[in-house]
Amino acid sequence: MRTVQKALKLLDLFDETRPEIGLSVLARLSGIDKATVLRMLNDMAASGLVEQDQASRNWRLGAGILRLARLREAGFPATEVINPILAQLAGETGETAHASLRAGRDLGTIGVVESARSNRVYIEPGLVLPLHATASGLAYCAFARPEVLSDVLARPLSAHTGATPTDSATLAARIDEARAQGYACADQTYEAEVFGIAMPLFGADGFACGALAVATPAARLTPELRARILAALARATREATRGMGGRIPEHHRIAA
Amino acid sequence: MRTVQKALKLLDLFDETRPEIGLSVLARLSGIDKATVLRMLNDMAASGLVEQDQASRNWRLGAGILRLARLREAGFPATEVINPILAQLAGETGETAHASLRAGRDLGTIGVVESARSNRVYIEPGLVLPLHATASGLAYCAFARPEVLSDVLARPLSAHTGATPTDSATLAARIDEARAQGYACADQTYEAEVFGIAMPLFGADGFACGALAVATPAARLTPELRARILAALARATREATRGMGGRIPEHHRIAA
DNA sequence: AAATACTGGTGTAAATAATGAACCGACAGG
DNA sequence: CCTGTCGGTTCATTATTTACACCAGTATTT
Repeated sequence: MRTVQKALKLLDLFDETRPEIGLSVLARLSGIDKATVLRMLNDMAASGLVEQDQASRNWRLGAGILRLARLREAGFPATEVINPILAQLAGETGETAHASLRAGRDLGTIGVVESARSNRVYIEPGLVLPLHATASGLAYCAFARPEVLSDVLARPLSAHTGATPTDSATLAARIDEARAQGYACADQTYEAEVFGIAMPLFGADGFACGALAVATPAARLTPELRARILAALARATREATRGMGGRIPEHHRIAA
Repeated sequence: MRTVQKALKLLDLFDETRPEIGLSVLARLSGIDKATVLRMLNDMAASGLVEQDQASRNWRLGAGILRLARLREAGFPATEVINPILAQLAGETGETAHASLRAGRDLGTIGVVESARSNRVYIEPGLVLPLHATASGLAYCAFARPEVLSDVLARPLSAHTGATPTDSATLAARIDEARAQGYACADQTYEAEVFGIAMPLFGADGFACGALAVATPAARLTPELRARILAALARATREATRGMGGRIPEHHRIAA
């Protein structure tokens, strides 16, 4: 694999439960030699992508990322536009709302507003949403550029729960369904007890560039709640797409 | 140079005035061959660090950065802590306040709150502050780990204005002065007409990890305003350092 | 309208840069 | 005092990156 790709893959080893990682562990987790990992880390540290705690010698994501994020937001406001919309969406539905944008081959979470209820869905910050196992992923694939679809159908599909679609035929059917409906549902296909409903966000080219979703405890989803979520989502995605300078294509219609 | 470093350097070519860049331009600006640049871009796109506009074929910073930034903030809240402090600082002083953290060898701006006055200092989002030419840089160097100091003194010092210290002797003197005072001033050393006052932010190890600064139009800086800024800065840096889990060393005292 | 000069992107042989095993000193626990 | 692990370094081997030429498409200019 390309060296740069391998180096950047290291960044994906950090998550909420493991914000700091030592050299040896990083090497073990990535399957790359210690010496190589160290060189990569030093290279990335030169750009502030990672930094090293001087006391523990552990590595963590660096402040340079914050700088780049601000720069990206300056030219292309996304979180800024989406966060208030998420807040309203969570308020209207009473459930956890989240937004994601295409980052590489998958969707990266860029904003979450949690439900106010005590029994609510929690979404880890910076979570990567698998395209085949989440409502957001299905909604995105249904309206993304065609190569995204063929790519995901060609991939091996990991089973996250018993309900995850793992063969390309059923996945294709789910995506077709999402395209016909204008939105996607995922009944415990990623996490048990979690039901997701998602609609695509569109870029300036009229293709999907991300998704907006509402996640509820599966047991709580009544037809009434579902209808309320769909209505709120439809308005929110229109607003978010417009706010980001996107264009909603004519063929995207919400089927009741 | 290391390939990963070179690839990540490409990210620094994007700024507010140039949020999207084409392949050829990117190659020309970086001095790297087109084919190489393209491979690097594709590698970085796989992690969402950059993305390509399908219509214009231009490249821009990717949404993956937003995801990483959220992840970093989850483990090490910085902007979240600092932004309200900056807002108060700007309010109290009536001038533009900004914060920066070490990112690689230099300081990267991670937050700005502008003055409310019509004649105010503007700070470009995601700006990289040269250590030798800005108040933030001096304040940081004065209290950073010793190797930072020796490193900056060994570097060639670019002249941004006529007042920029360009030889290591005067730079060392300025830094010593900042260490003695507990804060640093920069009188039009980076931008003409801009006067900066900065204090260091400290990490958990008791060494500087960034800076908080107030920038004023040079003509407006009266002794009274300067005193007000210093008082507000002192309180703000204490608060910010504490909020980020840092430790203020005993030898940092503000000299009136 | 023809020609020129860009653009983004691809394939190749040559050369450089990445690689990984062995090694080092430091530290922690038994 | 041994043992295991840590972060980090070294260096010969090799596989990757690199740069050049080339291609096709598109503005711009003549």
